[in-house]
Amino acid sequence: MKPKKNVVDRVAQICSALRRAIIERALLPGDKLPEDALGESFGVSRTIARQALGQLAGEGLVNLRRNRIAVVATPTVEEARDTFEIRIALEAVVADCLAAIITPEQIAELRRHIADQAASDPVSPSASIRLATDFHVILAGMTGRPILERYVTEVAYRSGLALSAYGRPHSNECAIEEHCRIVDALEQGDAKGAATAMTGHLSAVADRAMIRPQERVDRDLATILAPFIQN
Amino acid sequence: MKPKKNVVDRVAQICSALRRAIIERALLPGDKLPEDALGESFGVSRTIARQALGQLAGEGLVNLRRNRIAVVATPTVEEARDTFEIRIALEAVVADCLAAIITPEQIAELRRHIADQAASDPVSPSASIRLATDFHVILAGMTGRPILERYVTEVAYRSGLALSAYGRPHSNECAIEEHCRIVDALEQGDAKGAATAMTGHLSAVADRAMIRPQERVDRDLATILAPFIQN
DNA sequence: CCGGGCAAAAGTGCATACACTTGATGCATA
DNA sequence: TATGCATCAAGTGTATGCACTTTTGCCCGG
Repeated sequence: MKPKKNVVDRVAQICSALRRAIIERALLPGDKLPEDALGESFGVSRTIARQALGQLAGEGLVNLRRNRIAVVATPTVEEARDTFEIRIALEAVVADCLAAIITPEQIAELRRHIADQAASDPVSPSASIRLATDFHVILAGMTGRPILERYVTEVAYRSGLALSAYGRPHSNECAIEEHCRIVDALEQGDAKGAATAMTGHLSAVADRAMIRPQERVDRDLATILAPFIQN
Repeated sequence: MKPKKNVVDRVAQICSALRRAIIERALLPGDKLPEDALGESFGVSRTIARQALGQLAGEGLVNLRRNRIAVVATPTVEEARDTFEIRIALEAVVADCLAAIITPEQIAELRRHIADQAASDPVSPSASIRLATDFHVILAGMTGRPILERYVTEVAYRSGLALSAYGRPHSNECAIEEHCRIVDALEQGDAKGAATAMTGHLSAVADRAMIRPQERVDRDLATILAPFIQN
């Protein structure tokens, strides 16, 4: 039995690599994503790379323009704000829903996750950014609501991209402190408090951001992507 | 200048044709969508058809399984419920947001739209189903919030599919009555009332549905699709 | 009449080829 | 030196071909 991968696997793999690269800010808004370079990096043909780009475009992480090289999307400020407002609405639902059903084991898992994040290297924030995003994805997953999880995940990644475009570097301590408060409220079964903590947290993240655009450097795609390619 | 269409145009065209066919219940959950038949119907190669299917799969309207013919998705009851709950949360945001900013012209446009829907043929409900969905999409568009519009649209189509799988035939009068109440509240600038009317309406739609599965007949894809192909 | 298995048909998975578009380069000219 | 234009390289847009998988349908033994 050779575990030959199917399209959705291969495409999905490329997508998640690119998503990670984007929220970790290895790929910045405006970075070019030529199909053949992508295909070469991942060992597939343009066909597959193209499908991945199409999917990411659907998620708002990539911009496609006819006959032009695909680029990492540069959300407008309106889009960035909108993304956060939607995220707040959706994650309030998550918090509210979870307060009623979360188990002690799940609470423990969340605390462990926060601890991991607290332990992550503060000088290279990519890991802590990823873990901070994962925290929200994990929460959404714990609701057991598949569609909710999907949209929260998507909008979380979009937020990450917006922060990459407009955010200041990333404040790990705040995120950790605020994540703790969310978990505390969930542990109490306090739906209202959890929702408030969540919306407060996300508003704070949005407010901390939307400040200054980032400066750009020339960077090599293959080098950027290398650590994201699954072996 | 020949207006040669680009991928996103061609793919998008196929996608919207299929989306419409799905919410109008011309295509039912489980219906097969072979790439070549699709390509032939739309006059494109499998490559393009495949991209469209990939995109629709991302939107949850189509299921892809390796080496298998793509099919119109059959949401589980959990997914259907979840979809409606998310839709309620998002459209409550729409109502709340619109109450503050909607113009008299927009109110008039909405009333005109409702009148169109009221005038639609009651024996063949496809038009009224489409118009009912459009009503929500138009509302979302009036917020001027691009991402919100996008997600509301997507989730509205998903709801339509869920109703196709689990709903009873479709009650036009209820929808019209309830849409009117939403517009009334918006006209008053009553954000709370509009949000309540909206959530009430959507809950009612969800409740009217989720009753019985539909029986199936053998149908021919090309025939179904013909009226959806843009000339 | 009913499985069971095998071969053909139908369909997908993916790479590649080729036409077309765009952007860059360099050269000629003012 | 600056500007315009021609040419070419790089990249996308799409169809097609081939390998592989699933399904279909037929035939045969029971």
